[in-house]
Amino acid sequence: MNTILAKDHFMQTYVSVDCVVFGFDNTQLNVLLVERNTQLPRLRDLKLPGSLIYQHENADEAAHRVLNELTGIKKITLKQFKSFTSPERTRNPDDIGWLEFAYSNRIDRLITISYLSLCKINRRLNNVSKYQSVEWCPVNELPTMPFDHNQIVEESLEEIRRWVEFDPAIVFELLPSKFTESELRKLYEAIYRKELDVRNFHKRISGIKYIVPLEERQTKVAHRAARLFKFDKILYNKRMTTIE
Amino acid sequence: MNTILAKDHFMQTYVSVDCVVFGFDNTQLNVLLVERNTQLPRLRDLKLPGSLIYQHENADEAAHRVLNELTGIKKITLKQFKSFTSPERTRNPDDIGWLEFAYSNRIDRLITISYLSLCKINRRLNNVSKYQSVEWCPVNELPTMPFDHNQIVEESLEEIRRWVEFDPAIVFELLPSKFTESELRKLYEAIYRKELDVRNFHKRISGIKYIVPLEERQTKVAHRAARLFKFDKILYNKRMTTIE
DNA sequence: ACTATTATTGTATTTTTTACAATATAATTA
DNA sequence: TAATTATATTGTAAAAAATACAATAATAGT
Repeated sequence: MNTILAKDHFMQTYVSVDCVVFGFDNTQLNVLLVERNTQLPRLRDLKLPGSLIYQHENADEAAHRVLNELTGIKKITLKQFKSFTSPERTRNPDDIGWLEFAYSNRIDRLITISYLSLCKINRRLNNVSKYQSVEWCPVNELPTMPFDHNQIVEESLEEIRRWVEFDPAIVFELLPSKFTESELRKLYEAIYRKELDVRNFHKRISGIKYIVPLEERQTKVAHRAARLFKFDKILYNKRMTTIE
Repeated sequence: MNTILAKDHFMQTYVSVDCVVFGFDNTQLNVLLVERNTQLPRLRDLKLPGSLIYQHENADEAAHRVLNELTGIKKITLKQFKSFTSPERTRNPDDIGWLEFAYSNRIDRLITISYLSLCKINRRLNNVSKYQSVEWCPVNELPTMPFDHNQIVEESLEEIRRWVEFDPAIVFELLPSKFTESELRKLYEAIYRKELDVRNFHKRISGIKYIVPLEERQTKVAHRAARLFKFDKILYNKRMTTIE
């Protein structure tokens, strides 16, 4: 093999991580975006939170670090999703220019490893670097973003749907700790883009032990106040152990 | 951001692809391994087929290229699975030495993007480079492999099970074009490591339109010859279009 | 002809999913 | 305070899917 492959065909490349963090605003899914630092005059220049990875860290660590640096989020579950490796993804001169500005290095090729997360949308965000803002953007109203970030979000959405089918409990990461049944139902409807029958949904939910009804109810609503529920992580983890 | 991150914290790295190709020998799942070229005397030194990626290609292209170079396989469906990025994965001096031998370059850090594929086990294999052999190895009898290749296979197996749940039709890539019902059942049993009821399995299979019974039967078997079936890709693709 | 081995198939039961709409309650309004 | 508005809450019947369970059929080899 070493005889047929000349070494200069291979390449070293920079490797980044990009985080796709989803939130739910009771109507639709949102993605967490940061404003890109740039000297060029622009109205808005939003992108996924991301960064090159350091020498000493693996990609998981880099993803947590960058999310903390750019949004203040510390404790969060991030799951590796997919690598985006096309040489074409760093063809836009604006993007090349921004990379050189941000990292003080000419970067011609950059592959990125994307990470996914589900997050409560009212989570406190402290952007550490004062020049950048952080904001939620509805997935149906995303701006055109640099690199292939639009494509990354698109594929991430499909992946989220697969996750939910495989492990329905992950949706609670998108809800406040106390939520109503209709909030939960609307979340499912947003993920699947499909209306669900209220009664059948109730039947299904009420059979799930780890979705616990509380004595509390909504306040300050102009109609009958709905009961609040919580997701019980301990019951959820016990769920499988009785079968064996 | 550029002010708090010194550029020399970042790194360039080599990036490889590694292919985990599964086959089914009517009893258990197998993985396609290649013999590593090495000057050191060893009895056997098997690893996943993999290679550094070229400057001009993306990871998908690299995966197809390397599989073709090392096994002669050309047309195959490869799906990106996961990146393995730990700095620890290139800590073994033997592995570093082999990388230098194979690529004529000192490589201290190497991340790899793994690809998965399902393949008919009787597929013709032509290893292009004459010094390396290619062989199927049962997943339960894997040798200790370089880098983190054992871990990659382990995680790949779990991923395959998720695939099959999501899209049961992919299992036909592991079977010959004509197969018996019991071959199909044994494949499911191998994937799930669980016995399945013969009658219920038949009931389920006979309800699936794209699994087509043929008039042909087994030959040269010392017992009642079983009917052969085929997977009809066209019927499979039509499967969803009638609902709408 | 007999044996060994695997193929083939049905029924009753249980569980899950689906379709469908009337009543209850909190806040607001007249 | 009675009426209105908006959403919450809940049951039943039918259909579909999953499960448990074992006797008979066919072929190759002796």
